[in-house]
Amino acid sequence: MHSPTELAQIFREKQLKLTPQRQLLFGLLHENNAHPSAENLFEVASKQMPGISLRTVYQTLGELAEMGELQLVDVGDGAKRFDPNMGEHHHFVCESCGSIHDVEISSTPKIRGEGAGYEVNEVGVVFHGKCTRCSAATKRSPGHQAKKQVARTK
Amino acid sequence: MHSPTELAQIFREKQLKLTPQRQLLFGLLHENNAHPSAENLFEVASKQMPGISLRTVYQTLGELAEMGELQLVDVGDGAKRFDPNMGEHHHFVCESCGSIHDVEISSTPKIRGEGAGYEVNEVGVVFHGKCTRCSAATKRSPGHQAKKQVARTK
DNA sequence: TTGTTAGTTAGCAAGACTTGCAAATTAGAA
DNA sequence: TTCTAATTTGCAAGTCTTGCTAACTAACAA
Ligand SMILES: [Mn+2]
Ligand SMILES: [Mn+2]
Ligand SMILES: [Zn+2]
Ligand SMILES: [Zn+2]
Repeated sequence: MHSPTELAQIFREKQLKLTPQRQLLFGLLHENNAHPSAENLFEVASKQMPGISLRTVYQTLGELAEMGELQLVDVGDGAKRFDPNMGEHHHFVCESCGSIHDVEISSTPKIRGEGAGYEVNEVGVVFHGKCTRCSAATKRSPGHQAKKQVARTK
Repeated sequence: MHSPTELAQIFREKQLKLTPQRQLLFGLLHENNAHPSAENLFEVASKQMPGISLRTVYQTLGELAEMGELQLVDVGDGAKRFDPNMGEHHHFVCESCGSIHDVEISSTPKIRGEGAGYEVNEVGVVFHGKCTRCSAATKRSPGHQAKKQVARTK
């Protein structure tokens, strides 16, 4: 999506230094479409850069969001999710395994009735249900519950 | 919505004692359509029942939710909201004043494309924007920002 | 290359919301 | 009135996130 040179450009324009931490996180995020939490990214980042701080992950992701390089997604599970997909889309959350998937809907829902005059700037749609894999697993063995993914493993 | 007798019935059926705390909270919630947080309700309840515990508010609201007497709403502002309106509806959040309004949309959004096969159990739609009052105020005095409502006043 | 400095990172404390726990209290039945 | 299981409280603790600041460093100029 962005070449190393472009990346440098992007940061320079905003008077942001091109630090190793930023480069790493920027890269990790853009190759991750699983809607990771800060903690998730911290774990991955730590492998390539032992010692990186969770605080820096929050800091950097916050900046990238302000720069319009990523979206914050809230699917109601406690932790904010970071999404490099800036296109207009919505989310499906599997209630069995917790996985989060991009989905498109036929058209952005419109408010009807009294509230129709509200000035709408953003529409968030979150579907909850079972992903294909879990749905199939449930039919196969109804009692079974797939282990749920959680943001923090500790 | 519920007469005192019905209320007693509802609780008895579930082997729940009809305590003063439960009666109060049940009543306060059903006359409150502002989507209060636990803290909000705690403040109101405290006036009529000084000494009531915030813990009890959480406890009771959780039970009522399990009983299907109210919905939990997450509009992404940190605190869970409690909603006595069990009808199918969605929410509009004013980004200026924080007020939350019920809205109806033309039809429940449907997933399109690859994800169309997901087993959907719940659809949450949250609109963010400016409520009628704030929208008008902004046009009147563009620089002005209405003071935002917050859950916790402390 | 070296010096300078504004911007950045790391670490830790603390804030916000919520839940776990156990002792004290009480509704409801006998 | 007595008894007991359910409930309420108060407080500690858990989870996610942000505030603060000392130590560090990328970027620029000399
Ligand atoms: Mn997405
Ligand atoms: Mn509502
Ligand atoms: Zn799943
Ligand atoms: Zn408003």
